[in-house]
Amino acid sequence: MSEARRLTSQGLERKTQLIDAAAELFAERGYDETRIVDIVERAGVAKGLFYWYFDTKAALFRDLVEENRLRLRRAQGAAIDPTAEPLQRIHQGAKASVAYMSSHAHFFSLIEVENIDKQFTDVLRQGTEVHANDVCALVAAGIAEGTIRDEDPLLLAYGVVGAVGYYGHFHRTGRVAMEPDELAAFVGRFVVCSLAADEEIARRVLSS
Amino acid sequence: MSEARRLTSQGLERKTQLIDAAAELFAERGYDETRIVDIVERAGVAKGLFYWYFDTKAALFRDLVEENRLRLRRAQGAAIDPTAEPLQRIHQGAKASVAYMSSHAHFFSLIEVENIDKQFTDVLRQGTEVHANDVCALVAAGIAEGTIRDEDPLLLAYGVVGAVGYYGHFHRTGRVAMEPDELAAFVGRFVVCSLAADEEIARRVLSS
Amino acid sequence: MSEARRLTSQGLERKTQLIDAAAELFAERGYDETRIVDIVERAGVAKGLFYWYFDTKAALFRDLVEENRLRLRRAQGAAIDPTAEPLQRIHQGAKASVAYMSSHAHFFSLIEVENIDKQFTDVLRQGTEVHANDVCALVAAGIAEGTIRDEDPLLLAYGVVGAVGYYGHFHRTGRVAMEPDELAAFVGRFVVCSLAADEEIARRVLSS
Amino acid sequence: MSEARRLTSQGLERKTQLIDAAAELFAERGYDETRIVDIVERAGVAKGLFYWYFDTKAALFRDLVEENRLRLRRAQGAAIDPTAEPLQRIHQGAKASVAYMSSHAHFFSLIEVENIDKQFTDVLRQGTEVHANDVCALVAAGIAEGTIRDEDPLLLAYGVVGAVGYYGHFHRTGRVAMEPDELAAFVGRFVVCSLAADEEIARRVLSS
DNA sequence: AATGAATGAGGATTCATTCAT
DNA sequence: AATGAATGAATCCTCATTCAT
Repeated sequence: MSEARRLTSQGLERKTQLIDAAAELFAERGYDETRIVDIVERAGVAKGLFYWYFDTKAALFRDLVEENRLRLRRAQGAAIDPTAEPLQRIHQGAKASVAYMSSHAHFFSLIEVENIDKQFTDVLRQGTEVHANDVCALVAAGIAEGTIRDEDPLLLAYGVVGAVGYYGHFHRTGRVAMEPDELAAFVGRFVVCSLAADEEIARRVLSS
Repeated sequence: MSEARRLTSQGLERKTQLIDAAAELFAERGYDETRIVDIVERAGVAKGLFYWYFDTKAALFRDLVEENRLRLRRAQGAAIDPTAEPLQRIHQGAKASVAYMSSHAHFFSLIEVENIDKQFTDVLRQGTEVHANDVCALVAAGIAEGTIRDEDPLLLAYGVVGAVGYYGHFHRTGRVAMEPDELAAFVGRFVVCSLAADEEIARRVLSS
Repeated sequence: MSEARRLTSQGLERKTQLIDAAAELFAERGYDETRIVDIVERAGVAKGLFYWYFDTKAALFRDLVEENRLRLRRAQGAAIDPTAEPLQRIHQGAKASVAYMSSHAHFFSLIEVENIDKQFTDVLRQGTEVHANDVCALVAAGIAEGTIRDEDPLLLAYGVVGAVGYYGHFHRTGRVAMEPDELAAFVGRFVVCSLAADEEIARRVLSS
Repeated sequence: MSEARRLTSQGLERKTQLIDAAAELFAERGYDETRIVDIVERAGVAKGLFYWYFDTKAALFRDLVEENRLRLRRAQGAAIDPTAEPLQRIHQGAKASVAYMSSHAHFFSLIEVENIDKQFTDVLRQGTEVHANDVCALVAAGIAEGTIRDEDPLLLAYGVVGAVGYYGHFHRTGRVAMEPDELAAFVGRFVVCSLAADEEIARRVLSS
């Protein structure tokens, strides 16, 4: 499927089937440990069909990553109140991120690892960058109005992105056993405390 | 080399040569992308010799991991003042960790990825666990004496471990361009702020 | 299309489209390197359609070969003056062959390779055989009347067929850069010189 | 075997074994129809070993071609009397070539086809070019001294190369059933007749 | 200790051909 | 007639590991 192929509705369904099967398997055993045969077997189709829909295994993986990135960002956007103050919005975004990641654990357990394979460094980092930049803008605004500690905004932004990421990871790997909502709330608090310029502000944001 | 082998001094040198070559390559291209041939080639010896010194590629990797874990922990221990208060000690440990990781970047770029391969989950997680438990004890003590926010101590400990790890990662991957010391100081502040029960305490710890 | 199919005029057009596309591609990249997909793509139709018009890729190739053989032979026949003496007719035939091959280079670049594939040895050789036999009869006649050197007639005939083929090849592959007509004339001379019983005869035939 | 590998005598033997097996198979069924498995099977070694000695199947083929080219040229050189006149030397070379090709039929049946595969066009043509240039120089000399017909020397040279090649081909494919020596003599005569400036010269060269 | 050689179980990908609609 | 989808056999190549010297 080098060039964009026109797919019939049946074809689209099949493609989705394959993507889903692959996503599951990647999550279960990792990218390298998943063979094309495994994917098509799970999807219940012949090996050759894989190549009707995808150029290579790597291409499918990239598809998968980009698709999910988009969804995460949408989820974040939807959770943020554009009229709220910066720290508040970061808080909302962090909670939404954790929640989303928890409910798509199978995917993020795969993605979280930026270094999974050198050949994917680009796609994988890109997602982190976008997220960090989004947060960075808010951090800068917060610093400007005095609600966020006066440090390098990008540096703080990475702290947020990192916290969301690693708490997600510890949760997925069963080392932090709690409900997604509870975890999301905790991470929200964690993030706010690490950024807030003073107790007052932190308390205000967290109690709103 | 199934059983522990007594090595002559020359033999030990050879072994070290191989370990070093492997460490470099693993860091450069990752575990999977590093072939045994690459390792022996870089070490300048014949392929067969690898198996005189190591059982398998995986065994070498485990060796490498454990060895470095130990060193990191030693560096942390050395940096911590046993008479200081808990939050202070966490602060010292975090700074030392970041500093150590920065100066051993090539190794940690490999290690940071807990999911690099299912077969290594155990060794890789173990290091995190040890670190988290160390921190957890301090957090619990801090909570008990009121200097650390009253949350699940293990959860907070993971926050510290995560921050140290992620900032190390962002630094290694060139997205946070600053001197190791500077970064270490920043992460120290980040960690303290996210844990401190109130501003007062944070300020005190950071100014000491 | 196992059995001969009655084709509507539109169908015939489609079929021709496919044949043409195939001929081009075979010439450009060779038989093996041409995929069915390439053919239908160039013809602008769907893959499945190929098999409505042809049984297999090999069948199309055979069709193509036989069709063009026939045309070459017709061209040769048309160029030969039946009343002329044998060597003269060989001369005319050789010139016509070279000229025809030059103007159908794309096709002959494919055909010339008798060993292109074991499965086609039969069709491919057959053309050579027919040509060789045609020439052989003339050579025999020439020998009988003393205008052609007294050697095994078939052997000499192969010399003619070979020369025509090889010069065509060198011309197609750009190593003999000259106009088709000029080349044809040269090959005509070459052939006559290699067959003629003596200078006298050669001069006579070539000056006629 | 990307870089030149140091081979033990045993290794060299193995490599030769593989080359020989490949040469046989290529000749029997052609390049494409010969699988790596077939080669190693015939050599009686494991599949992986092939790649210890060769980078790819194509690389082995190129090796094979170049090696044999060299040998053919050596055989030609050895047969030519450097003090003889040009046409005489062409005559000697042509006979030697046909003889050599006959006794290495298995190889030349493979090689003769310049277009066997687009990827080999370069190596394959190169051999023809070298041969053609060798002959061309002699033809030019012959023209200069008036013993060879006054035509484009390169064009005539291709005629010689072509004749040697296609008579070899017809012989290999069983369409010209005669002893190699006999064939060589015939082709020698054919070539001389097609080049000689006049009967006199042809007769002189052929009777010497 | 050290080397070059040998093994063989994979795994990705290609492509002619067939099928359902 | 025409299309997109589906099949699966076939083949190259990789690489950890083992072996004989």
